[in-house]
Amino acid sequence: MAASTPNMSKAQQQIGRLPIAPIIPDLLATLALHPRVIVSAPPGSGKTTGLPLCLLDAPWLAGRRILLLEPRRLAARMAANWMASLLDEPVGQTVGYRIRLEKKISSATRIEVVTEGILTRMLQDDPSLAQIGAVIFDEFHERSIHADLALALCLDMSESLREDLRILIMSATLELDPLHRLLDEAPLICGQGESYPVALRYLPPALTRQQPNHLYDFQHTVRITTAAVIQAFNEQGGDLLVFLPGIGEIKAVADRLGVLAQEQNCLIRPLYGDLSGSLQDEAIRPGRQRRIVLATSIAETSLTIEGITTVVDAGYRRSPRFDPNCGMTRLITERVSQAGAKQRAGRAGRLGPGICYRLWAEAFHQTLPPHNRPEILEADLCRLALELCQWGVKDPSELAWLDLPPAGPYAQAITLLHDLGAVDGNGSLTPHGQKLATLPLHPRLGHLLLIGAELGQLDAACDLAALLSERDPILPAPHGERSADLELRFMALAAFRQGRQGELRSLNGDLSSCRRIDQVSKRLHQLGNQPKKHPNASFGLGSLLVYAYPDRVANCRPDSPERYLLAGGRGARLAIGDPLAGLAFIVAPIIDAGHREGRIFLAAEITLKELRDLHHQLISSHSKLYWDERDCLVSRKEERIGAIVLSTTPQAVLEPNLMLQALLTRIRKEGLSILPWDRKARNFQARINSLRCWQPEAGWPDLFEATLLENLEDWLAPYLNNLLCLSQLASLNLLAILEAGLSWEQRNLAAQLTPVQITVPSGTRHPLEYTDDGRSPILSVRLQEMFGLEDTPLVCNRIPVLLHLLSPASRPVQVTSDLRGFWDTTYPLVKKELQGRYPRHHWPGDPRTAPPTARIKKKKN
DNA sequence: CTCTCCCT
Repeated sequence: MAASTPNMSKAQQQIGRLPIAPIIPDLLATLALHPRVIVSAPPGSGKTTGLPLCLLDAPWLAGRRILLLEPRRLAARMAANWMASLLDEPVGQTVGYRIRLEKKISSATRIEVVTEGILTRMLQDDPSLAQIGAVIFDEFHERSIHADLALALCLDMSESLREDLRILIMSATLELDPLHRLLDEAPLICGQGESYPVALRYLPPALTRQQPNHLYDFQHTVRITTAAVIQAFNEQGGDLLVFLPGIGEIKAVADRLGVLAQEQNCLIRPLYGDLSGSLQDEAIRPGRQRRIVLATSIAETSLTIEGITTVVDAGYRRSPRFDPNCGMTRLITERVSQAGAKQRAGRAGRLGPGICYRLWAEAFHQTLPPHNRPEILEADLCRLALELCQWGVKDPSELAWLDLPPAGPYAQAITLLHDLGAVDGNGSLTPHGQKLATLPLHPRLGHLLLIGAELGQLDAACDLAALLSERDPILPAPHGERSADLELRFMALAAFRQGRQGELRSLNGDLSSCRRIDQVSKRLHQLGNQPKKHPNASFGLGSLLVYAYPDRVANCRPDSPERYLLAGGRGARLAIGDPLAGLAFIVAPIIDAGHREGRIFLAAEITLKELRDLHHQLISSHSKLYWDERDCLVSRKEERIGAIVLSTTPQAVLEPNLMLQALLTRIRKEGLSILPWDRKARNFQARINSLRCWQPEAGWPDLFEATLLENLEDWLAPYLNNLLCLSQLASLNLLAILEAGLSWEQRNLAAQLTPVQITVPSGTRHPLEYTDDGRSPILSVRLQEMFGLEDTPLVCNRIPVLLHLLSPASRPVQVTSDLRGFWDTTYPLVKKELQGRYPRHHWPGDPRTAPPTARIKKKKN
């Protein structure tokens, strides 16, 4: 190693003792030839601190810096401190770090440890990374959305600008094949770790719970986990770490373990993210008493707990999933992955051999998903979409990904960016979008900051953006709910800033969260634009929030003070008894989408007056027509914010065109039978439709039901002017209306070709009944009236009518279209019967020449 | 019955 690096020999000795040491020569040789390399080594191998130091004197580095990416701030700071201490230097010399709000870097710095978001910003500012010779992705198996994005950008950039850039991916457990392909068959180097064996014991619950997709059962999980903890506590010595999906389960199990804790003099320590910093520290710190630490997945990767020899894994995790349909995220409870379970078990083997109790069957283990789903498949992609737009990418598939950002959430993200004015119709960033990209915030909150600054509300906007992007500074009461009211958070922040500790405590405020929010807010203040003067602008919190969350304006429902309707169309509710409940309007930026109804966690009041005065652009106003109970049209003017109706005012004057449209829509819905059809109109329709069948080329109009419904505007609408009620339809003369659709010539021709009536030999006129489908029209006539006629009468010059021949009492005798055939073959047969039944009538032997009659025969003289 | 991180 080069003499230019101070104290390298001492560092070299230390690194030589790490489990990762044997692969270092191989790694150096490989990196000299291949710019992209994958290193796989288990936790505890020393790769995070050992490898970057070994690369310092590589010739290809040519004086440039090494970037080491860490997924968490704490890990970044610790890695930098550890490497600096190996060099006997303070951090900030050869080794430095950069995380949000904190930077220890100097001109001498050669290794820069950064958190993942920082790399994205560096790339956006200098896409060639001119000062950087190597980028190392640590803990890449966690597949955070930031790491995936940063890798996609790095690969894109290195291909076009920097083929010499070394990209080193370090991973503990990962499906390496896809990564291998993504990196053009990059060489893979595997190293050993140093951890102790962990024995696995499977404690399967009842068989019915083994189905891969069974519904999650809170009480069942609490029951079996409690039992397993007691068993493990009695069977093993040392401290226990228990993995549960969430705070609810942790509290329930803690309650059930109370007796054990007293009898055995052991400590029950909950551990989850919302816990105050001091309580988290207390859970992590080993002591003289035996401990049972009840943790969420926070202990899987983020926190290491000393002294644990036994792990109990309930087998579930809770994780967020973005729903592009409602633009919100919901928490789901899902089975732990095989990789996650391995990680959890590994927590028992840090100091010596350990044991892990798994609450599922060994055979069932194979049905668990192999890995946690990458965050990019489940997260809100708004920020990622903004970065891609800034990178100049219109379609994510232009870049190379392990998992392409899913289309639904991506489209939702672009829509939101468009609504915020950050991208134009082409998907290019607007100047406003450019500014949003430079702010370390979700685009919604960046928008809030910029608008707030413009309105002279920079202070409030910074506090709001910081509050909404950091952990809630109000802690949940031990067994109670916490109010969703954002004002409480502002009160806690004010109490913190003014050093009023007692007030902060009485609000159940968390000191470390307040400190963090205050820092972030101050930083945002520097980034925000200079406030313009708006002397009269005094904004409520809610009013400011609406700029970032116009879709989360919510209106109290009449049935319950806790239930609200969101402008986006979904329902959401406050906790029972929340002081905000009952307010007519709130804005709710933090919501869990839930299943049927969402849950509101943070909200602020807004008044109708504020909505009208300051957010009139959200209010749409239009007339809407309704059918009243008498099926008459009434008009109301409606003001809305999305799904929320602000007001309805009855209107006396109806817009004729809207009335007509409403009427036509109603007729389409009900069908043509709602119109006053009579026999004449139906027969006319049938005649014209028959003509259309018989003379397809003659241009007869189409009066079939489906076509008429489709063309209501053309043939019916002119007769519907000023009609208000369905009952008024009865006054329509449908025959006249249909006839008007034919020319004078067509009408005459139709009358000639398809007569309405026909005169039979007896001299009587009988109606012809037509059908729609071109079958022969029906002529119902007494048999005797047809005497003297040889052939079937025709319509349309060639279509024989269908004769329904009747007895003198109008009973059916025969149906035929062939009168001649009837006279020849059937008449002689029926004649005998008719004579018997109707003896007073005349039944001639030769009906073709006999005179027709409708009367009974004369008495014999 | 609220997961966890992260942002010049």
